[in-house]
Amino acid sequence: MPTNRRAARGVSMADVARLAGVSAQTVSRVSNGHPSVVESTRRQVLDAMQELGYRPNSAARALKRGEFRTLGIILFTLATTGNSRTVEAIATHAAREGYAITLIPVAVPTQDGVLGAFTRLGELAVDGIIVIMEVHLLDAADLTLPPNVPVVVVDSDAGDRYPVVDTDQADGARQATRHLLDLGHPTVHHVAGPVESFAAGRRLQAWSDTLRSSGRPVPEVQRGDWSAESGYRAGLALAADPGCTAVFAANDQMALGVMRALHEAGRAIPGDVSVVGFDDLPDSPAYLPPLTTVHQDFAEMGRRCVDTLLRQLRREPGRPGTDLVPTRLVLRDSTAPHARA
Amino acid sequence: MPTNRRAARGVSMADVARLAGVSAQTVSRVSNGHPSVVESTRRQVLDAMQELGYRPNSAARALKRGEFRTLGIILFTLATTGNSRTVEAIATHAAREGYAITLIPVAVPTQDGVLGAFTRLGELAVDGIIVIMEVHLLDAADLTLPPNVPVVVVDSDAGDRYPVVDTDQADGARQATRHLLDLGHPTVHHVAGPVESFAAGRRLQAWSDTLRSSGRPVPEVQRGDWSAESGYRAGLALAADPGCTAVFAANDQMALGVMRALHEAGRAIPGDVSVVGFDDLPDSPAYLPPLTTVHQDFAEMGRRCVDTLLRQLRREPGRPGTDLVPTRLVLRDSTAPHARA
DNA sequence: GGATGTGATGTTTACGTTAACATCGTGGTG
DNA sequence: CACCACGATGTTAACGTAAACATCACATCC
Repeated sequence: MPTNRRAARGVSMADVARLAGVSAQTVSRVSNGHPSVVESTRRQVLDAMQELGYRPNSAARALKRGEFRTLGIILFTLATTGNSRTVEAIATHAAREGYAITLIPVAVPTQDGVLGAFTRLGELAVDGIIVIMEVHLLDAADLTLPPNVPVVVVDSDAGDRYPVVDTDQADGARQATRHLLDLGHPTVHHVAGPVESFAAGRRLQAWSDTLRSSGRPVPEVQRGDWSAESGYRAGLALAADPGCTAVFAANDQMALGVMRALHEAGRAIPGDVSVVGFDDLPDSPAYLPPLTTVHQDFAEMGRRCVDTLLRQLRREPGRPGTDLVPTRLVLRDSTAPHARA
Repeated sequence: MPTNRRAARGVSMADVARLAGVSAQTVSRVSNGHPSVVESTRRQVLDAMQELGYRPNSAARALKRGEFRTLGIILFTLATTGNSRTVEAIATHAAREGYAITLIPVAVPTQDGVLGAFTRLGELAVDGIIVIMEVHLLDAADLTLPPNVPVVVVDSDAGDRYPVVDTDQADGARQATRHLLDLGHPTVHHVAGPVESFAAGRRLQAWSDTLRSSGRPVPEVQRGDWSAESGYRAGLALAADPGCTAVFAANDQMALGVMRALHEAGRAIPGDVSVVGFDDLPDSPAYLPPLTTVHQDFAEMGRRCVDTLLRQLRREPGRPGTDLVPTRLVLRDSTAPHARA
C-alpha cells in the first residue's frame, strides 16, 4: 500500500513522468487512454500515478482543450417539483454525454437585491447554459446572458431569441379542461399559477380558449402561487360557489389545497366537485382521493434540453424554435360525471 | 451599439489589450477590480472589452489561481424532497460565498451498472465535495473519493472518516414518539424508510429506544421506501390492526400514504389514529388533516455544509466529527389524545 | 536641484496539459 | 544491404491569466 505522504495538490504530470522515468507526454497519453503506449510503460506510469496520488488538473485540461465539458443551469429555485425533476433529468442525461452540471441559483430580484457572486455570468466555467425561467426575469434580476454561449430556455416564450424546450402546456391544459367538459360539467373553474410564470400563463390561456371554443362561460380565475397553501385559499373561494362542480388546478400541489378546502366545506370529491391537477407528482396517487392529473415527462424534457444544447455546441444544424414535449392525462379518482341537479 | 461580429470564443486579454492600447496585465487588473488603474485607462479597457465581447477564460484563471471556486455535490437523486432542498440550500449559500455548485448524480449501482462519465471523480473541476448519501454506497457504486480533496458528508455515519453534517434525526424521532406517548397512546407504530438509508435507520433506532425506555411494547416495523405509495401499503397493514392508535412515519410522504389508507379503512384521523410525519414539507399543512410533523431546517444544513467545507479548504481549524442541526416538532391537526376505550 | 518615494503601467514567467512535430529503433522489402 | 514504414516515445510550443518584478513619470522633501 503506497503511502500518500505527498500532497496531491501540486502533483503534476511532470512529477509522475519523473518517477516513472518517461516524458510528460507519455503520462498524458496514458491518462487519456491513447493506444500507442506499450503495456510495460503504461504499467510503470499507472504505478507512479498511484504512488503520488496524481489526479489530472481539469483547469489545465479545459484551458488546452477550449471546453469545460460542463453545462450551467440558471434557475430561481429547486423547491418546485417541476424544476428539481427537470434538473435531475438534465443532470442524468448530461452525465451520460460526459458533461457535468453547474447549478446557478439566482436570488429573486425582490429579495433585497443580493445577487451573490453571479452578477457576471460570463465568468462561469460552462460551455452552454440552460435557463429554467422566463428570460425577461433574468433581465429583471439584472443579469445578462453572455453572448456567444449556446443557450436553451425552458418555461419561456423566448422562441425568437433562443431555442426553447418545454412541456406542451397548452395541450395538457386543453386535455384537462376537455376531460371535465366531456364528463358533463357545464364549465370548469381554474386555479392558476403566478402571473410571472410562463407555464401558468399558457395553461390559463388554453383553459379559457377551450371553454370559449365550446361556448361555455369562463368563470373568474383564482390565482395561486403553486403552493398547496395558495390552493387552499383558492379552494375556499370556490367552495363558496355552489355552481362550481369542476376545477382545473394549474399544478398538483394547488389541487391538493383545493381538495382540502372543498373537503372542509363538505363538498365531496368527486361526487360534488371534480378536480384535475397538472404535473403528476409521485405523491398524487396518494392524495385523497387519488388525483386525476396531466402527466409531464420530465426525463424527456431533460434529454431534449441537453441534446439541443449539445447540438449547438457541436455546431450541428438544429431545428430552431420551440420543441414541445407531449403530455398525457392520467385518470384517477378525483373526477366523475357531473351529477345533474 | 457595437457590432459583435467577432466571435467571443477566442477573444483574450491580449486582444482587448491591443485594442485599448495597453498591456494585458492592465486588462487583467481592470478585470479583477484592482485599485491602481487610473479612471481614463479603465474606461478605455472596459470599452474595448465591450466592443470585443470579451469574457474572462475561467479555465485559465482557475489554472493560474489553483482553485475552481466550485463545490461538487454527489448524490443519487434529486427526487426526494430532502435532497433537493438540501442542494438548493447548499447552492444558495455557496453562491453567497462566491462558489458555484457542480451536481454529480450517481446512477444507483443496481441500475445496470452504467455509471456515466464519472468513474473518475478525481477529474472533476471542484475544490471540495459534499456527499449526500451513505459513504459505503459510494464504494458499492465503485466510486472512490479522490484523496486530498476536502469532503463533507450528509446522511451518513462516516464521522470517523469525514466531517458529517446532518439533521438531528434521533432527537426528531424522539420528539415525535414522545409527543404521541404524552397524548396517552399506549404505544407508537412506525413506518420506516428503506434499510439503506442512514437517516431511516437513525429514526427507527430512536423510536424504538424511546418506546423501550418508557417501558412500552415495540410493535413490528412497517418498511417503506419514502414514497407515498409505500406509505399507503404500510397504512393498509396498520389499519388492519385495531390496537394501532398512533403512527410515526419516517417522512411526510409516507405519512400521506398512511393517512389515505387509514381514511379508506374508515379510521378517523386524529379521532381514532394519530399520525406524525418527518420533514415538514411545504405541502404538509395542506394534507387531510394538516400533518403534525418534525421540521427539518434544510437551509441551516446547507449553510453548515458549505461552511464546514470552506473551513477545510482554507485550512482553518474545524471541529471534526458530527455536526447536528436541531429539529422541532410542528403541531398540527393529525394528532389528538388517545381515546381510552 | 538631486535624492527619494509613490502610483500607474509594462514585461516576464509559470500554472499543467496536450497538439504537433521530431526522433529513434525495429522489422520487412526489393 | 540499403531503404522505408511504422510504432513508441520525446521535445517544443501554446492555451489565457495573474503574480512578481521592472520601469517610468511625476510629486515631494531637504
